Amino acid sequence: MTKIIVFKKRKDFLRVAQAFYVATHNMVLQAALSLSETDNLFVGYTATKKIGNAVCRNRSKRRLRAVAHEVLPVYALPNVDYIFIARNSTASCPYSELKKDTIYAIKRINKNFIQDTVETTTD
RNA sequence: UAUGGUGGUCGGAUAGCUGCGCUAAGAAAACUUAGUGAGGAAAGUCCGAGCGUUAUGGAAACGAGGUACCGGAUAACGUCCGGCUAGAGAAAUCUAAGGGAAAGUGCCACAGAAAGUUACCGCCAAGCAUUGCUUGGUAAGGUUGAAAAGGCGAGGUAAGAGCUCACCGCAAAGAUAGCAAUAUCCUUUGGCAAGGUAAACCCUACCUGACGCAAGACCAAAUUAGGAGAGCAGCAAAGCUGUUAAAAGGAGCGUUUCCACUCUACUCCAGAGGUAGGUCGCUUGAACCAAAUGGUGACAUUUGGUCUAGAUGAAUAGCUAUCGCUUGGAAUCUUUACUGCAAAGUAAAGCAAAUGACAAGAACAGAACUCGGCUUACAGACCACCUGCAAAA
RNA sequence: GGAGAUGUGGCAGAGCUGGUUUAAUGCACCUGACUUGAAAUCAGACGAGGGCGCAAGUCCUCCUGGGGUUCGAAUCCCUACAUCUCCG
Repeated sequence: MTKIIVFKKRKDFLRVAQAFYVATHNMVLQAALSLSETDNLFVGYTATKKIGNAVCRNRSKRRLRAVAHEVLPVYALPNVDYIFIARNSTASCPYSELKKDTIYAIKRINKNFIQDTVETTTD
């Protein structure tokens, strides 16, 4: 049984930011290969000061957390860490659109890891 | 009665699905069950306290900063309450950093004679001289400016002037009322003090040591090391060598001085140090609710009851449905006018009463050690009390 | 969370011991000269908004916003907003 664990250290966020990212209208997704060997999913959420005041930032993070909880068990690859970044419209857009964008972003970013693993095995 | 004013309350509700933090119980663990979980400003960080560190206490001076009508409330305050004065308003009511300018210094551009001991023009007198010049007197008149030596009338004078007088204004003293600021159809005196600026320096009175929970206390990986460490003398320094064992000294809140006191000073350790990380600090408190009593009131006292968030990449939610609220609104409906015998039709309005498909909207904003305030932001809804102008009845 | 600093034309940046006045200076922008043309150079002009005016011109407001002190505020005081820096 997989469990969602949230990143809390700045080091982890910097590591994932070095790898791939996909941007949509309502959110941005970053992902990188995981360092841990367990089955658990590692996830992080980021909302910068640019997008608004404290209420707006907290609300954005809560919505991203809700979307991730709904979407990740279905679409996420094992041994990949994901980081969700909030944009200006994350707190105000309709929930269905946010969910659609998230699914699109995950599918898109997963292609990188599939190709990556294929190349490494061929080498 | 519109409007207006003051004070206060609220800041959508219910259900379902999926989730989060903390506490308690159970469990080897995963986890399960139960309880509980954000505001009036949690905000800005503008003041005041608690609490902590600075080893400790006291005194004085200097420096720095703050407050400023009077009295009270309070742990304290720059807050609050009650009053005074001045201003705004028709009133309810609101606004005000509101001490001192005869302690001293500075500044007051341009203009103006003059911005603080000043005579340019004018007026008057005297002298010279011949229609001007010099000297003196004068603040009634003129010009400037934000600001120019109480106002007005009469007397008076060479011309004038509180020089004198009446009235008004002002200041001081007394009386009365009040704890006081202050007030007065009160009495007396002064002839009137020759501006403004203290959010310029300053004076007077009172207050404040500094830094802040990233304060601070404790545990303690990694790493480093067999040593750590003070003074004096010699050599240019590193370093080495020598010497000293108790005295002078050194340290102790912005500065200085004084008094007391403490620590250190050559001994100490088998570990030291205190980084990553963690624990505590952390929520029972000047707490909240209710009643009674005292007080005009802020508030105080007593009695009874309650336990009510503790996160740290930071929980307290995400979504859906229904209802409620606000705005717009097809249409119904109502009213009025016209046509018509009538049924009804057409047009306009929604001021009085009622329904409403559908659409849109729902503020400011998120505890971060804790309290008391202030300030600022805020869709909308409600309650209580007060005022009574214009207009209408 | 706490502590501090700064806001002036399009940009940078003086003025902050109050004294008329868009307000020094540099860059940019505009016009002219030089050049076949451009750059550089030289000379000149040059903030924005509003009112009046045919035009030339002239008047008012603006130094982050709002109040206050003062005869007078970019400057002094209060308050809000924005930007930036430091503290583990």
